Amino acid sequence: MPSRRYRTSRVSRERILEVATELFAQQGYAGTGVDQLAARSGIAKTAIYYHFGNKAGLLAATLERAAGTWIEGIYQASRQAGDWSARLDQALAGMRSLLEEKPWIFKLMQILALEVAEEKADIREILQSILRQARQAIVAGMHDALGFEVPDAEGVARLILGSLDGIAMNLQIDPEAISLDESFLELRRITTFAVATRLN
Amino acid sequence: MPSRRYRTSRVSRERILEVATELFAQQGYAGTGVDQLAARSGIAKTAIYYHFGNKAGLLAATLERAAGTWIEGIYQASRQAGDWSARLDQALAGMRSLLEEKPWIFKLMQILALEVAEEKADIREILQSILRQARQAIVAGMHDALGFEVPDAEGVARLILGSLDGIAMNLQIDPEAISLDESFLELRRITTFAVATRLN
DNA sequence: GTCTATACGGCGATAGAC
DNA sequence: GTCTATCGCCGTATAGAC
Repeated sequence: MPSRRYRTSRVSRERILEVATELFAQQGYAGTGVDQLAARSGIAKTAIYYHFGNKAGLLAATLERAAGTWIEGIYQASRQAGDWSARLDQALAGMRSLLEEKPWIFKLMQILALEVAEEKADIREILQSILRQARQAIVAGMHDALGFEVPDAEGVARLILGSLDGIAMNLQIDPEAISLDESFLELRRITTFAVATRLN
Repeated sequence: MPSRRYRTSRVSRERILEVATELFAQQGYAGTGVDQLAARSGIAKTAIYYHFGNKAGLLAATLERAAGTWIEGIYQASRQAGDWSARLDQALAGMRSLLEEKPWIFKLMQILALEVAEEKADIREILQSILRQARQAIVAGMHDALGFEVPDAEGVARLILGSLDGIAMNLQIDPEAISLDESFLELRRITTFAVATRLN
């Protein structure tokens, strides 16, 4: 039953999401006009609203698409060879390279959280879902790396993600004053400490 | 030489800042129009641009004013009675009540950082200045509470402020899933751990 | 169901007279 | 400093074509 009609729709959606990913990353959310997105993608502005409801909905869809790939990547990183210490290093390195290579993912998520999540419940749910998946990936990674269940592993995952938020924010305000080396070294110490605390 | 003109100007500035503080806190940044600010303060819209350059400049000035008072408050909290442990509790309690009672301060700072800091150097500098003062207050508080200098006390301060960012962000996305009790308990553990690490 | 054309109200910002 | 006018863009609604 996926008629030509349906295929066309999916293609248009994809096309818009591609362009949106590129332009949001380059120019930020506020700096990218819906008119511009329409012109670049060759799709009428109103069609964008038809597909995504509003500009924030488009941003949420963009992030949902982008998040899937990197969450999987971080999980895989923790399944490489080595003992738990090496795997922790690899997982953290994955997060760091994400922060360095695609800082816009964090930035756009934070903008979405701050600007629209409060009033639009559907968008808040998308954000919650992305973060839930990220936490689950971390929890699964910890389990794989250690070979047993850590009590309140969710709490550790929350701690890691919150720290990443803080690092991303500092990077935004004062990029020169921040050493990512030190920040991630500290994050590593804190993570092991948090795990140790939970194991008593 | 502070003529009547000058005094009037200062009064107008104050008046605008008062109204902006109230409305930004209530309705958020995007939700508050410059027209509305003008109407409420009884001052012409163009005068707002005359004083603050643009809307983001007004937000920055608002935050600068608000930040001064709470930074002082947190510093004072750490100088109360008790040993270092009690003082740490008090300082953290001060930050927590700030987060609970005036969440808009964090939110607006983060919005400013994410949306405009990148392109407007003057505003980025205001943000950096606020954060620098906050770090200094924490460093001074630590020194007062412990009675000696902690190596890389700045790093500990950065850690605390970054964690607050993370907590504020989580609160924004998933207020129900977050326990401030646990979050601040963890922040307390992490803080003492970070200090202990630096003392070897 | 998918998409286009058009038009509208609103807002941030600027220009110029006073 | 204010007032008026105006610009450009943005997000949105609607009507209708395919």
